[in-house]
Amino acid sequence: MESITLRGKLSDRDSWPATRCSIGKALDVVGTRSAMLIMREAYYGAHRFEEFARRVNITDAVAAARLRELTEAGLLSRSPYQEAGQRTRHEYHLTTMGTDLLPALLALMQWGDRYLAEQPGGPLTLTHVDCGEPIHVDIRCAAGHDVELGELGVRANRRGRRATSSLAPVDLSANPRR
Amino acid sequence: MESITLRGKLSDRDSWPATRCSIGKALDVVGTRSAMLIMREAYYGAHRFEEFARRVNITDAVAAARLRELTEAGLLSRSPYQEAGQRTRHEYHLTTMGTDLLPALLALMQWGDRYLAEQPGGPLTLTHVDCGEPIHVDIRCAAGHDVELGELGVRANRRGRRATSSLAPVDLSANPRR
DNA sequence: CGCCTGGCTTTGGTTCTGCCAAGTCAGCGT
DNA sequence: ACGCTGACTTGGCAGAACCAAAGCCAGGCG
Repeated sequence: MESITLRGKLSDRDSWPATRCSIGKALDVVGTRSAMLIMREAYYGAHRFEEFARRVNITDAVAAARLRELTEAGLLSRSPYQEAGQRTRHEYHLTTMGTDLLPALLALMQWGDRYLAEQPGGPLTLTHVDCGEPIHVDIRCAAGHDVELGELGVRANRRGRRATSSLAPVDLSANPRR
Repeated sequence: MESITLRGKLSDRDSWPATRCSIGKALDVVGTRSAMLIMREAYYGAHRFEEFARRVNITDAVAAARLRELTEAGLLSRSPYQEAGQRTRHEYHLTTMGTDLLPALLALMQWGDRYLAEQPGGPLTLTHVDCGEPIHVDIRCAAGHDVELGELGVRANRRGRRATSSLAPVDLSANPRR
């Protein structure tokens, strides 16, 4: 009827509890709205406490809490700086761990642009700075093939052995909405 | 010092409030943990109420609420089915809107696999079913170039006119963590 | 008809996330 | 010495998200 279904050894979905799932773990770290939006502002170049609080439109208390958590989790680093005639303060910079989360936010933005935006394409277009063309997130395999959403397989890495399965392609044409 | 900063006309970040931001809008729809995890199970082939509730490990009440919301938002469709000797029930299937969110979850999973998993590579590996190679999420432009995280530009689509800017590449080698 | 089952809904309570307002604290400028 | 400012912290509270347990209801089966 629609898109993707598990097949093969892993089709007994109940045999592999999702407690170790990386999606769940990622959500433990950046699962709140304010954490995601603070990361967004970090990509847009925010560094200082006041910038984050104002641009994300959250209170000092929330900004302080999220910045501390994100720093502890390793997505941001905190380093002192001093402007002329000002006392020492701290600024927050993306670590590589934080930078590597960017594709997730871009994928979310791409999806929002497509389905939720007032204007087609969304309010902002990200481009490849070398050639000016708009960018998009997509999926490829290590061999370099483009992977359609219906061509995904799964392999479980149980400690030691391995089980393989597939996300079988099914009819993507039907059931566009209702 | 680290990775990415806004440059150009948009560097005055305060001039374009983020209220229309597609990331924010996407989070309004799938911003809760349970919504994300229900989508995960939908990709793994769950269709029925009880499957979602059990596999996501949430209560009936939450499952019912999220399934209703996701259906209303258009990510899932609800259709009747009947098994032999059973009464009519409803099952939930991914719409194309729901399917198109998959890259966002994959990006989150890829990040979690890299930074948060107990075992390297995470508990699950997704593969290209045609060739068996592991898949990854990445960014390309419409011209087909691979786009590194430091090569991103931004263009604001204000209603009518356009302003352009760039996310300037800066030294990704420094500041890996602290 | 009356029981049982699965899909929901309701009720009541806890935790999390956020707001607002007030307080602290370091250090620069006067 | 004093005040001011920016970066937090603290306290009190509303609302969302969740859980556990109980109730409800349609309909197939005895």
